[in-house]
Amino acid sequence: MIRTRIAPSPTGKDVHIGSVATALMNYAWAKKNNGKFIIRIEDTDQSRLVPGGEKKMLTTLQELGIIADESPLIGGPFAPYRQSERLDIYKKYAQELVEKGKAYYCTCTLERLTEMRAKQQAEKKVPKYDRFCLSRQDEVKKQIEEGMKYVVRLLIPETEIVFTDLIRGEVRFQSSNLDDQVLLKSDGFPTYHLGVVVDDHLMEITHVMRGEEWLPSTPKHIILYDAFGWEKPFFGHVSLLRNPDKSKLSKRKNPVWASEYIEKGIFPEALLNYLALMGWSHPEGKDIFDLDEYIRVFDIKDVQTEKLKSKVVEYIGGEYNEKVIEMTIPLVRERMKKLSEYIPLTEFLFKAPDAYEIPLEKYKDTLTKVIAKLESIDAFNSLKIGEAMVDVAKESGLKNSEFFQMLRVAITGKKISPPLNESMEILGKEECIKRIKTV
RNA sequence: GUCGCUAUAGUCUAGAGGCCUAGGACAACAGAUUCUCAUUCUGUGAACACGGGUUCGAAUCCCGUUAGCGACACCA
Repeated sequence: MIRTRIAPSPTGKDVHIGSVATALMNYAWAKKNNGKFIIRIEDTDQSRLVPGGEKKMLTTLQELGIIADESPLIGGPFAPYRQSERLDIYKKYAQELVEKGKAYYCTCTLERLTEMRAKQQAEKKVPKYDRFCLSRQDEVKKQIEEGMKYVVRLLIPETEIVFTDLIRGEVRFQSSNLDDQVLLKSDGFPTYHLGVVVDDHLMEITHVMRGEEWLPSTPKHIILYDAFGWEKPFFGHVSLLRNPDKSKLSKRKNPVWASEYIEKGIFPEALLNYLALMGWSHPEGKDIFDLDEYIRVFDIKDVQTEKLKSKVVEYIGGEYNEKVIEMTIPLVRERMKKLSEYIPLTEFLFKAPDAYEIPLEKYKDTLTKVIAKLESIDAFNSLKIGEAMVDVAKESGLKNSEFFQMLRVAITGKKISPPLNESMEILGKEECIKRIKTV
């Protein structure tokens, strides 16, 4: 059984758009294989918690159509799905590691650590814990019994770590470059590294697909799996979303929260479609497809490395108007790329123009003829209006393009609008005449 | 600084040694259609970062350079 997951931290006001992208991929892979998709909340950093962030992130994901099989909201066989509620578990496993000699206690103060690192940096060495406490474990244990704050550190063995990344292929790391990572913090919370490994194992996760920022810490995770004697999941690291200039996606340059895109009028379907295309391409080269189709054709092997550097603000676009939404006003459907454009495009239907994009003074006579003609129309529909207006255009001696532009501005105020005849039909005879008279 | 990942047009990408004088989509541009814009149709320009190898043959494999990104916390 394939089991995938996303493990976001509620450290922002909503889901990060990048998390949506990896969530989508994990979701698709699970669904494609009749597996399960899990959402686990990694809220182990008490200081960075944003109130309401978790709830918002969960509901946004749901609104987007990425539905978890197990999550803090709906529970599941491996509950709880919130790390802050699993503290005893991590503590137990950290202790187990210490007993096995794979980890050790450390009572070094933050001051000592920063001092140590500063010194190492000055000497141009890799900043690493100097294992001061490792050689004095008895003493450390005594300090702990006396109530001193402590952390548990992973004892990094001397090896080469080799693993095959689902997306990048074989990756090698020398453990000599790795720090004796803190596993259990002095506040009793686990660090990310202990938390993910323990939970992914306990929750029987088979495929860990996450952002590439985790690639450098994967060797630590592998060492942890080995220390516990656990079977490792498959790892896959996808590239990060970037700004158009390839810089890191930042709040300054782009919206980073998923709901901001929805609020801007992007259809959820379009957002997912767009995100799916980041770093992956449809085997048939298609650009427009829905979630079901994505799930059907998705394959990890088609995910590309380092290809997610796209601009995030413009989208797959107009196709969705026709495919996704039944617009109330068919006139504007093809003219809209985003839902938010609906109002500007149709505003004139509800409100007479208060300004004209081109001066209309010289057309007064022609407009008078238009009024007369409009009044004579019995069935006020677009077809009749069109015919009548072409007549007026001829009589007035104006070119069609000039005449219709003039009339369009008189009615809508704008040079660009939905089809004029249909718009006039919707407005009705009286309103049209009224608008022309007030020019 | 150290370690790691990556490098095809303006953008997103196809490409797993010969099928590539590199394909598609979006954007751009030109033309046709249209009462405006849009739509639709037709066409055009546009890329394998650089330098070395390996090979009969390299966008594809190897090495180096350059560039971008990531990671080096009791953050995730």
